[in-house]
Amino acid sequence: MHKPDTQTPPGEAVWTRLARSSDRIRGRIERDLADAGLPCLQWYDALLEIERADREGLRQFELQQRLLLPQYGLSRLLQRIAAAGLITRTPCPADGRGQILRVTAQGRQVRATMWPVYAAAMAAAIEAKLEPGDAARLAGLLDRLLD
Amino acid sequence: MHKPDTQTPPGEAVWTRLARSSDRIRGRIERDLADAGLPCLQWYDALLEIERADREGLRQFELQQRLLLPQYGLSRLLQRIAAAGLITRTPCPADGRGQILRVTAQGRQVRATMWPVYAAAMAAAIEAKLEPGDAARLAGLLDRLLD
DNA sequence: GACATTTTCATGCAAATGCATGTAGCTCGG
DNA sequence: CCGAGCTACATGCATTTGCATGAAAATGTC
Repeated sequence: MHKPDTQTPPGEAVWTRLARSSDRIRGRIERDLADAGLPCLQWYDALLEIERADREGLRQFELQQRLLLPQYGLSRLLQRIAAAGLITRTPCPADGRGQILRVTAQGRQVRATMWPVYAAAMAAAIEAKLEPGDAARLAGLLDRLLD
Repeated sequence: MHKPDTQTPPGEAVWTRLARSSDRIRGRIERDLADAGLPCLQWYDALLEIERADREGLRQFELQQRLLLPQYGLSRLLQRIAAAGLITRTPCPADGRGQILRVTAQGRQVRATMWPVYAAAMAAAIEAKLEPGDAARLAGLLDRLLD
């Protein structure tokens, strides 16, 4: 039998655990990446999305919607990633304001190197703690939070 | 019937949803607080812990363990909160290196004002999306992630 | 087609963060 | 009691973020 939590409202109980667990897991992943001399999670997410759209190329505003970053944040993030030689930003022929994002070979390489480190950290932080069925249940409940 | 996710490993499915949902909820809470002209979540958490320990007072290193912040981050956070007049930092008689943190009346007042905004944001972001039983299940699963 | 509005992206400046290091007080072995 | 090492906290400096605003191209309106 679980002792039901009669003190705090259910939203608070969920939020505190959600905040702590996501902070901890994120910290673990970032630390493992840094220890391996690799870029941070943000870079990975950006590289992945750009790589996925590599046939047509990706516009900055499209990436912004997928990454859930503020516009100025993404603008500067891409400046840094481009400065590191992992992506290119070429002017968009169909829209003079815009740019087309593409991964470079080096960018592909770096993302591929990051993946096993990232995956191992996730496995250690999550799969090691939950039965597979619980992981699926947890993912399902989180989906409801996301609408 | 749910279609089981055969593509991505369970850890990844959990992590992406965990990251997105906690970012969204945090964003919602921070926005509501900012719209109400109130300090951010970090300040709330610090004020709450200090207020809880107000009989004996709280040392900085104790607060650090509870808030899960880097030492220098907390040092400067407390400088700002103290500059705003919400806490005091008095030298610790038992340990010349240390300081004792206490809330001021204004600090108490500010935290009390923040609470209903914070609680409403949590309720809107979480309780509105989940049945009470699901919230309890979600909290339980997250507890396992936290060891 | 001219003009106001909106969209797309960049940037100046202040605030916050990360990292390394500094400083002062404590602790403990001898 | 003294010196090595540790603990508690602060800070200089570079990087990153937030916020407001700017600039240039596109879109809509009349």
